[in-house]
Amino acid sequence: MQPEQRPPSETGGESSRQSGSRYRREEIVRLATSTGLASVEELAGAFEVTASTIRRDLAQLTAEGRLARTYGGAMALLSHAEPSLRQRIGEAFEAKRGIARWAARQVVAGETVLLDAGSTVGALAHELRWTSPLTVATTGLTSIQALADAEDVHVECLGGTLRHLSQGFVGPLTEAALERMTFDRVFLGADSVTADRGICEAELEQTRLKELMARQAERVYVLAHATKLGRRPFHAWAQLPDGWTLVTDDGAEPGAVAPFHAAGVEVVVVDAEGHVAGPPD
Amino acid sequence: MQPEQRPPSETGGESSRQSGSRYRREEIVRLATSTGLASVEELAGAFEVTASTIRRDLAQLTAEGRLARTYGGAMALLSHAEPSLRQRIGEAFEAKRGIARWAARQVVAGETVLLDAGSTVGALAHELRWTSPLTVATTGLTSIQALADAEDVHVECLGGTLRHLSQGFVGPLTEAALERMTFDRVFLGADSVTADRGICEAELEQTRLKELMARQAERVYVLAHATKLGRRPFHAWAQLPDGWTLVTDDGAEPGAVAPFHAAGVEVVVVDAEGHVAGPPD
DNA sequence: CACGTCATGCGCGGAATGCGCTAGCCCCTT
DNA sequence: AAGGGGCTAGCGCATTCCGCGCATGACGTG
Repeated sequence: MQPEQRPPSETGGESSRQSGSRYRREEIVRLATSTGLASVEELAGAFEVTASTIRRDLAQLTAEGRLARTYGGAMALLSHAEPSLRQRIGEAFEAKRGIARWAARQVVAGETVLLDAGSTVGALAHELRWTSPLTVATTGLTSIQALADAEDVHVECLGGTLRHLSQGFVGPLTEAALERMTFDRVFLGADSVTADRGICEAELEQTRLKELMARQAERVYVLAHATKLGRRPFHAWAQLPDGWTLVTDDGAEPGAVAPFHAAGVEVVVVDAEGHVAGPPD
Repeated sequence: MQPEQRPPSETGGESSRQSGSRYRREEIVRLATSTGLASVEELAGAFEVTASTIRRDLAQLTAEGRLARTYGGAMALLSHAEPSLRQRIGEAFEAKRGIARWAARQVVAGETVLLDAGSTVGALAHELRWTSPLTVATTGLTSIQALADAEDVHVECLGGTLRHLSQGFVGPLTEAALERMTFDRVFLGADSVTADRGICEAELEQTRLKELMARQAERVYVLAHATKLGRRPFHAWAQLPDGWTLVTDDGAEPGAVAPFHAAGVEVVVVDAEGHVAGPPD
């Protein structure tokens, strides 16, 4: 069934496939950081795989923020990459920035806002650098880094146990700090969000925290780019109070947005510039 | 092209076309270094020129070694220096690393340690990446960043109000969190330290916090490189409990170290490698 | 006034990329 | 033990990006 003109390149059967790819990606990072620059062709030859495979590796490593993509290959981002840089390299950057820009415009100078962890909310923090006076409380390391040198913004870190994966804080310390504060607005991120059940996360600890965050604020926004809508990847859910607002990007299918409208959720669809793009409501 | 010493004259009125392109290239470098990454499309839109022109600019800037080319744009090749913080990391770097290495060797796997804010303690956090299992609680953003991707280290952030200057957390939230925990060791930084009065800082809020930190730990270390010893730049002081240890570098004058010996403080002088260098005690 | 220089815009060919599809292997379930 | 799900690798195609050459317009100079 397959064309047999397949090049007879003596690829041989690699004994273990999964660990092979994992090892290869580590090696790619190592090579790139030591030589500074590595080409796709070079890497394909060195590991005896096709260029497509290398490109997939580079795409993933780039999304993880461990490499920077160049035209014919990849380069190491020097030592400790700037948070803003890693952020921009990450996936769906345009959509996230658009969402962040719209969200930033909702914040009125003088307010106190609460920011969740996550890259989209981190982008919002970056936009809020120019809003002052402003008090920002957050459970996300990304947001703190974005505002670390914004002299005019008052930053409160809620503390807690650092989740390395999401770069956010959770746990009793976070909840105890939250219970002592209320906010004008809260901006929540999500691994996934549905109209009926709300926010879906990997751990119950995260969903409990998000529910608490939502309770402490007057207005609740969920920032989720298009691919986050309607999926059910995990089994921990955070129910949201009535009257919350979903902010997503114009890559969202109408069919993905409709259930939220039907459920009475205010939905805002924005383009990459942060302007409302969808049907007015 | 040959570089000429054309005065900046950035009066804004670029009536001449050459200075216009020159100005645009400078702006591209500035944008790229401040935001980390800039896309061709973005730049073309921002300057209202076509993508071709931007590509020509990027090609030249790349050839000059001022930018690095990426797939859809360009990135800064050196991480942009945060004026205040980078500088503090930069100065006396060797000494601080030596102090940090010695301090890291005092920590036993399985312990719970408390890290203060400050660049020296931040260097310690970096060294502790390889010590596990380990629980690290900290009031310093630098330490959190150093351990943000250290999967094997349990990180607790104490939270609080961010002081932009020192990149540390202070205030009621921090103190409330501290009161609920104790530690095997605490590593304190200092703007200055003297034998009689202890740690000197700019704000009473900081000294009160450091006193509290010292009370919560079995063993107290103060990490201060040579130029920090004996000065009295401010008027807020944190008194230290008996039995604390001063760790400094071999740039310290004997006369600067003597008062600490006389006051019964244990003094450790280390070289740039983190080995005890001074007179054995 | 004529000419050279420089920068910009536009179109083209070539290369690299991303995506969808298919096939093979591992592991878990039934 | 057989089957199915998940993951990975290879391949072809549409898209995007890049570099180059050419034409045009503006400025400075002789």
